[in-house]
Amino acid sequence: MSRYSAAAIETKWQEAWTDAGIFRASRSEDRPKYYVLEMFPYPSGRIHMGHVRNYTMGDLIARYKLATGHNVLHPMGWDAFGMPAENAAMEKGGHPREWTYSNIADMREQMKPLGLSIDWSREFATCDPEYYGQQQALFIDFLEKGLVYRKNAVVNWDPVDMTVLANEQVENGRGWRSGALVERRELTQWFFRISDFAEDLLDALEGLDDWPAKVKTMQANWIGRSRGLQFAFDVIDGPEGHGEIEVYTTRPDTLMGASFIGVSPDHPLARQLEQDDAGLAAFNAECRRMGTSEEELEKAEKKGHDTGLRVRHPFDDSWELPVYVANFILMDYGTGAIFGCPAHDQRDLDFARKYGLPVMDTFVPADPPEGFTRPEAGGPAYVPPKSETVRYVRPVTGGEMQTGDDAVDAAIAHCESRGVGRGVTNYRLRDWGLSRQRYWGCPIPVVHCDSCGVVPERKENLPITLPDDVAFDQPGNPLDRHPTWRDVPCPNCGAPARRETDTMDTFVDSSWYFVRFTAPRAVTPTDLDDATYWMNVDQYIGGIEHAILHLLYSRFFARAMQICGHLPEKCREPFDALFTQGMVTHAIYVSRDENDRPVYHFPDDVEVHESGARLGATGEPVEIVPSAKMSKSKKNVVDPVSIIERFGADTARWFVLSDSPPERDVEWTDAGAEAAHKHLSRVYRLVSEIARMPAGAGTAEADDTLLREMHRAIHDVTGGVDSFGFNAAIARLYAFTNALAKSEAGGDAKRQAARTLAQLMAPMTPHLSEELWTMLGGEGLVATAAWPRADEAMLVDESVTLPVQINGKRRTEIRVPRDMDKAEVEKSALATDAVTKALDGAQPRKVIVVPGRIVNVVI
RNA sequence: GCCCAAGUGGCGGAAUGGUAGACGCAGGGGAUUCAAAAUCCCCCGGCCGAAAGGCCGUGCCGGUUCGAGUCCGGCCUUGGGCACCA
Repeated sequence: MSRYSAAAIETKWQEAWTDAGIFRASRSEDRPKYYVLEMFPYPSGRIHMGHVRNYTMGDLIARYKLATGHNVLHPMGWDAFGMPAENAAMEKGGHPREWTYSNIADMREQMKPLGLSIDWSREFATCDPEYYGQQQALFIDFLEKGLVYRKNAVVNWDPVDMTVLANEQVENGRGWRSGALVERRELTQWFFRISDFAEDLLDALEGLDDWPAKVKTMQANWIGRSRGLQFAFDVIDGPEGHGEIEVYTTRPDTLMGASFIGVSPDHPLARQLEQDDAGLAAFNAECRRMGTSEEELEKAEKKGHDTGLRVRHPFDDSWELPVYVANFILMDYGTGAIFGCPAHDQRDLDFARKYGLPVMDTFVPADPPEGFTRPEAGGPAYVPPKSETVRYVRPVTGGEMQTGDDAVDAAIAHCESRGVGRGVTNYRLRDWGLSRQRYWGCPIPVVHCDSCGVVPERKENLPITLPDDVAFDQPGNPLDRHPTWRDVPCPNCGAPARRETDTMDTFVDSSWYFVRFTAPRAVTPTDLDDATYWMNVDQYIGGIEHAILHLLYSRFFARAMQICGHLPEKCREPFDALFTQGMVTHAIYVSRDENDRPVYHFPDDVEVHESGARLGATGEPVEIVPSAKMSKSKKNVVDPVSIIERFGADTARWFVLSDSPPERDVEWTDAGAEAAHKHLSRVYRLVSEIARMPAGAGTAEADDTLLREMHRAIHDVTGGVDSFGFNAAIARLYAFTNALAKSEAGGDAKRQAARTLAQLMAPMTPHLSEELWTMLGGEGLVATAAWPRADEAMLVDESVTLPVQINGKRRTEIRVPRDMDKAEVEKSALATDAVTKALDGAQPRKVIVVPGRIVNVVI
């Protein structure tokens, strides 16, 4: 008997699919279209298990949809701009372009053995001038529609390397290469007006029924709609132009507990005062040395500097409050100034206690719990849960009892009626800064002219391509140092002018690639007919780490492209369904060097025994650190290529689908991969035997049992695939295989069941399934065979087993006809020994019968 | 610090509010074999018990319910994101 050999069959079937052209997508009205897309990879040079998992899931969906009669689009491309290519050029020499394209070629070769059902004719990389030229055209259209503008913004500046740093390149406040303390520097940069769309981006989340709730929640919180009061404090003897300070608060009901005013170090008032106040200037300078990330800001110790200025409370002329510059106030949010109410905000309370400011409660719990200490009396800040009723002791309105949410509205109404400010809706979402001071990105297609100002390139001059002759031997953006590229005539007046040397954020590239796949060679950004036919993406699959930025930016782009006429009306939301997959993890093997620094080891170099793990070469013991995301730095990586060479693509595919729910992380283990391979070999053997069985029926009972099991398997596997329960679907296929192996059914029934097994496995193990299909005499390719349908009549049994509980604890069970009447079920449950014994002649207090499920007798 | 998740046997995990542990791995026992590999069969949460069976058990504390892994409140731990990593 021939053994299962993946090597012998996988290439053969990949060629058969290519020859049949079954993955080439073209518009057709005779079948419903289905666009399935996995988030495209960054071409690092090696595929990793996370890629295998992502593309296997997408491929499963694509193949399943093909079998269920859909016209499937399943493309692949490369998110090819970005920092690693420049880093490689700096470290190893060479050019980012060569590095990137050679990585793409390598990764394509590593991906092809997986047998993915991809239409490779649509492949492109975002660093192809054909792609980024169309992106430049989009930018010019956005500019025309006022969707993009320039303003000042801060960046991390490395004063030694004289270059802008990404947040990732800042380590503990220092530049990653130079080690110099990072400074903040203000530059004029381009911004997309995404905040103009805040309300729509928030409201439209509700319509995204097939998105994970957690992603929608994260986006909603990110957009951050809040209702609050914006009003001004009058400054006593304030400097010229600063007679008042405008603040925004979401808690106007705590206004009578205000104890200080805080302004951002970047607030115009702070900037003016620092001119004449060396202490403040030093404080502001220190604040500006902090990184630009919100995380760093929030984690930093809260500090303030008393400006000496005082403001009047809007409801009491004699009440004066001090004005502080505080390091935790963001200039980007609200008005860049707040009032602090220490009693009801822990951060404000810490600040007040640190600087000896008063603490005044505005409300207390209506029903204080035991041990409650008011903030005034030294307790922690009192922040009531939303549902809790509170009693106002210093109400804005004069009312006595109110609850949190209504109190805010009432306070706004009251303040408005007294002429103090107005209710406003604010969003946390900021405009999207897209300028990057780097080479390896899409050039921003504008020219700076001394007389005409900022002039967009003429579209006929696109693409503005990156120059080849650049060097990375010194830090900074080589475009800045490239006079023949930089110095160009003004497209408007022809006078000498300078090209913009900033390139675009790589998030721009990934915000519309999914549209480009519908017409990758179009001479305009999109082809409206193709976009109308293929969009939206029916199923998008990718990592949860993209839950906010990439997905939000893409949603913005769909709206902006629609405004510019590049997308039809229906594409306001580009992704109908979203699935976020978990990561692939692996244990980490680590030993210590003579300086007690960690040394990581590749799994291939380690032998794991029950007594512990040792290096294979030297026998040196190594520590096993619990599983974490596979990463090069920790060396806890398994190369998919070596796994495929050892076991075949189908084994790798089967394993990454089988062991964990797809949304959760999966730990790669050798044992798991071997088990997957063993199972596929068993299926191969089993089906080979069945294929040789003589035709004919077995006993009626055996045939019926097997066919019922087959229909249940069709039902469950189909349901599992539809609901992204891939691991459950695979567990079901194990059970079906076991049933098939044990069955005494005849050759006809067994062959029918085996053919169905091949079909149900085909989206997961496409090569093996083709082989089995052929063995069993199936016609054509299993990839294009119609998906089996479960016969409803075969799914239900005549009788069911019901557990019988007494007081919620299972005590016995009864076997009853499936459609038995509730009263009858109750009667038979009460007649069981366990129940009569427990009742001991008494009447049950209550009997709950859930038909087909359970009986609970309450005594 | 803030936002969002997850936590179930030795391990990965299953379970529309209804028999917790399906399916798989590891482990134990057996069959086959001259022997091994491969394969096949049985057992497999903990405690008590010869068994029948009983008690406990889904990160921790409380609550809702006839019934909670599942719902609610509060914690703990781990992971993802925090706007220039992709």
